Amino acid sequence: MPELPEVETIRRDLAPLVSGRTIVRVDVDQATLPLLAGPAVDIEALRSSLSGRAVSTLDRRGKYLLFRLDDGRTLVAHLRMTGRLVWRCPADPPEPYQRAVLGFDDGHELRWCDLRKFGTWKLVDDDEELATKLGPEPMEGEFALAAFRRSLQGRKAAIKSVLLDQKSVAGLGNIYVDEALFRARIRPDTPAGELAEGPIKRLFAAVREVLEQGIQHRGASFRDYVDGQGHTGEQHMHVQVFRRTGKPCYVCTTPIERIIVGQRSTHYCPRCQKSGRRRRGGTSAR
DNA sequence: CGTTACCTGAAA
DNA sequence: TTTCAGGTAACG
Repeated sequence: MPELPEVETIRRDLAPLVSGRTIVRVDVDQATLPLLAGPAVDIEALRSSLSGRAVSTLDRRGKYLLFRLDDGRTLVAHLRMTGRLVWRCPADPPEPYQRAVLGFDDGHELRWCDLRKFGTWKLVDDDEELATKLGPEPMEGEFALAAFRRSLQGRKAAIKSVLLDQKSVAGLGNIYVDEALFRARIRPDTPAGELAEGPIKRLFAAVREVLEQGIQHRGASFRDYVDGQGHTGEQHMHVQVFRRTGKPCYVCTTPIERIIVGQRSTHYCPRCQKSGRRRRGGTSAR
């Protein structure tokens, strides 16, 4: 569920709360543990790794949250489709689908909730593995037009699929890819390698713009997403195309269409969004 | 590269 | 009853 703006909102909420605090309790639902931490990890191993550890900082890489521990290791957490992380007092009523709890030395607890149990925790010694499977951070200086252009070059796959690939850009998901392609006026099913320079430049800018807007609105709460305090975001009220099938385009009033691209539900305006291909071939004029 | 699986529920 | 869901990993 959460994409970069949602994960970043959670990170900003939780960072000041967990930084410098020590983990004093680790509870994980028995049935959830093997799915969460992998079949090889038992609760005692997890407890001995986390209990007594202080969290130095809370970072983010793509859609991953990184709890930096005082022993140099990192707890890498991914919320996948339905994960939530909320900061509570022990006396607060239990969250729906609460699967794990980290208790801190100030008496608060961080509650991990996950309806579908797709979320993951992994303890690592360094960020090497993440570095190999993730592309550039789109909100940082390392995200450069030249590298972005190169990542599209020669690829036959639909531009939407290439943007969803975390090796192209880290942190984009189904919502923000559809929104970025609308903003760049590009049809989602255009082969990535056929995009002309103009559309590539527009898309490069649009990726940052839609993510920035998502962060400003504290994430999109279409279904399960809530921030670190359990509150919904606002971005779902500001989307241009995502899940607006049949509703009028805000630019041209043409009904938004829904198609399947790379097995994913895809929303676009058939009038505003063109193929954006290089030179001839029924494109920019259409 | 596309397809399938992981899990649970809400909506059509 | 069937389909769909904001993600990824493991397949062929």
